[in-house]
Amino acid sequence: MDTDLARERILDAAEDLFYARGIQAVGMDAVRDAAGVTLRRMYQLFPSKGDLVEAYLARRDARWLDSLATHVDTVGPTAQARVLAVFDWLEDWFARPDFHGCAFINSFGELAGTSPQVTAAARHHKDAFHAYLHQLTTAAGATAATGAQIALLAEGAMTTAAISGTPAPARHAKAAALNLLTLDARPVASPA
Amino acid sequence: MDTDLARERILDAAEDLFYARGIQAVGMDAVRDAAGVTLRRMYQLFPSKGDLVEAYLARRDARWLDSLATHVDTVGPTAQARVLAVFDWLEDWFARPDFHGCAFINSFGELAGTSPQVTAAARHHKDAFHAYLHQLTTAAGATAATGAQIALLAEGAMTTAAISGTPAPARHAKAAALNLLTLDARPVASPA
DNA sequence: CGAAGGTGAGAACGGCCGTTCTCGCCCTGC
DNA sequence: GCAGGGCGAGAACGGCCGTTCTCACCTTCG
Repeated sequence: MDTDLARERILDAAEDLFYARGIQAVGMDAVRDAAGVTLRRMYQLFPSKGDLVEAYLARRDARWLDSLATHVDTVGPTAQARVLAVFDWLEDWFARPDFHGCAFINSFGELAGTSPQVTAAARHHKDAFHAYLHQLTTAAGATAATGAQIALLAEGAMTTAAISGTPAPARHAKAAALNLLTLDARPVASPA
Repeated sequence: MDTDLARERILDAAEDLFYARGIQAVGMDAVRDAAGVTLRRMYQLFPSKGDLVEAYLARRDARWLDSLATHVDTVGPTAQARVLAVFDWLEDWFARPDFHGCAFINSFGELAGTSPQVTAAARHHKDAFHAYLHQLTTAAGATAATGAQIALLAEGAMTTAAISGTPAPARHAKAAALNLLTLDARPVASPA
């Protein structure tokens, strides 16, 4: 089998399993079975489980942000609509049957106490996501503070959707984001 | 040693270790060493590690909410101030050197895929927290939707503070919560 | 005093997991 | 045709972990 193909099948299997069951709960044997490659091959491509975990997180980070940006681009150039589109995309994600929360929040919760690499991967992913949101909100005329607040709404929606098991938090977050954006563009009336 | 005292020492040790390093990363031997009791005694009081984990989460849930409510009560009866006090309390928590995120989000991320008990504990804790926030926000004249939005801000602040390692998200969340509350009480001016 | 049951300390057991090794096979290059 | 090196499949190894057992001791009650 081609090396690149093996690599991809291993990462596909690792992502499915790590995301669904947690990293520590999945043994290398389970990844091997799901990937259909030999253990020897896996250790040639990923010398340790930690390397596989890092590759899993790195690929998921890139794909997740790409998918989000692609969706945002489908709504056109209107800046406020682009911000709100983030929450529609989140709602679609939350409603998927295999949704299990944010992989980075999950692996941070599982391994931050023991793995600096996982901690760094989570931080990197969230930094990138927040930077992207900052860019979208700034384009919509919001302040940096509003951008940070909208990021908190998105993060809160992820954990609440995961734990509650419903996609509704995405809509609540979207409504709140709209309010915050509107406030920025159009301050409240002064007291009567 | 008294049974109640042993129970408490075991739970104290378990909480310190599980919260700091994650549940799966901490063996029963480590809890025994930290608690200063014998393994036999631990298994008399908690017949399995799963029982210990459940007891850890149950006690933390109760204490966490009690601590929050106690703080909120110190600010007096003004409804809006009581809502905002939640975020001050969160900021204090985030700034503590041993802060490591929300124990329930962490254990959910670590064990939701394999333990229905942990999933239920996380859901129960978040339901209780959101119900408390709903009560506070309703008292401040906000709609249920605004209450849910403020809950998302609090959740987002927890994960963002944990991963970024700074308490700043509490202040951003507080500012956003104030905006949302104000908006509820005093709608934006209609378009010119 | 003596039997009995509980306790402390730690060893032991069974199983799992990350990692490496063995062995037989195939495929390549002369 | 044949030596040799890489590959697939799975066994093996070392270590860890949850749980239970052993055994000597101590206490307690008749």
